Amino acid sequence: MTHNHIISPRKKTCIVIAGPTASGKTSLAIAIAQHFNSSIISADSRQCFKELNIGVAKPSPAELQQVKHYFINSHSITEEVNAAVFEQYALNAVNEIFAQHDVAVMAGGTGLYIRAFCEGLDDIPAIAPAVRDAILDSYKTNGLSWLQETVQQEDPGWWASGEIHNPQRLMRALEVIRATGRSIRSFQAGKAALRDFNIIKIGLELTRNQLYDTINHRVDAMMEQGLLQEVTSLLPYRSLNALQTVGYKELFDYLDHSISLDIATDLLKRNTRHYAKRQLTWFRRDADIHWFSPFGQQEIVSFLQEYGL
RNA sequence: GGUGCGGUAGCUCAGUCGGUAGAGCAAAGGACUGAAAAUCCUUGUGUCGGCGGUUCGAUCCCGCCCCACACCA
Repeated sequence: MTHNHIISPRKKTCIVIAGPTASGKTSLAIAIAQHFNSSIISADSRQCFKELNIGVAKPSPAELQQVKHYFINSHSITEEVNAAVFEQYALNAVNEIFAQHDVAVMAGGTGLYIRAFCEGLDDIPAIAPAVRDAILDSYKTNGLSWLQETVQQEDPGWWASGEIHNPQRLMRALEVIRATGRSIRSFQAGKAALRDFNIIKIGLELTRNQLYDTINHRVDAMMEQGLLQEVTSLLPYRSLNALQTVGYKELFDYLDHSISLDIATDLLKRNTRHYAKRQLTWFRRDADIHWFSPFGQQEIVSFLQEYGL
């Protein structure tokens, strides 16, 4: 799964900054990008949407002006964005950066996107939207047991080893076999793609208490900045995938009057903590990541110097 | 002051016709290949308010005390 990137001074280098939400990725990325006079590719599945601002903790307009950011405000919530779209986008972006610079910076908390960029996704044909929509419809009307029975019947191989309680995985397995006639398993090579540039991964980690404190304060700040107004204006789009997002879901529930604003805010904090925990679980497994405290910027600088950067 | 209802896991509570107890949430750990800020999996010992009594045995019954809430004065 993971593989060693041999650092060669002749090659271009992408510095990848990973870590949970609210760990300080944005400011570190800007500092590093400015040092190398380069640009940043965001690896964040929600900050790419121009309609989402406060709730996704997007870099401020001032920050965006300091350094060019790719994949920020680059898409609309009505577009389909996924890991494959990101892989393509990000590869184009690094090449654009490398045309003028030796170093590029990537920063973000979406582990799957970072993996797609560093190691590539398996080559699975694009699925016609109609296939997916039909499956989604049937699942919504017939429920999980229908999904499970159908997958068991149509892709028994996947069923034997897949996450059979996970509707998203079940639907993906089903759409692939229906659209291609082959099990998704047969596409999964498990081999990392080779990139023609170096990758150095840096992870930012705080103690759990520090992280949770920072998250709680950040949510309060978002509310003060007018998150509720932002969410209210997005109400008509709430069913879009891009709006299945911490910070938006909870306030949609408040706007439905199903919960109070205080409870919605507490849920927002709690769900953000859950999210950060999942990010840590993902990144901890990546042996290529070199971990630092976000307060130890000097250590990161010397670390990068060891690579001759 | 009197009456009533409670005091069980960090929180909300269930339960034991007396054999030392269990759910949800929180928390922790994990998974993850075109929805990934999504989705899914695993993990539950706590003086069962305190002190005494009855009993082979009490968190459960009895007595007293403490605390919370409600109502009556």
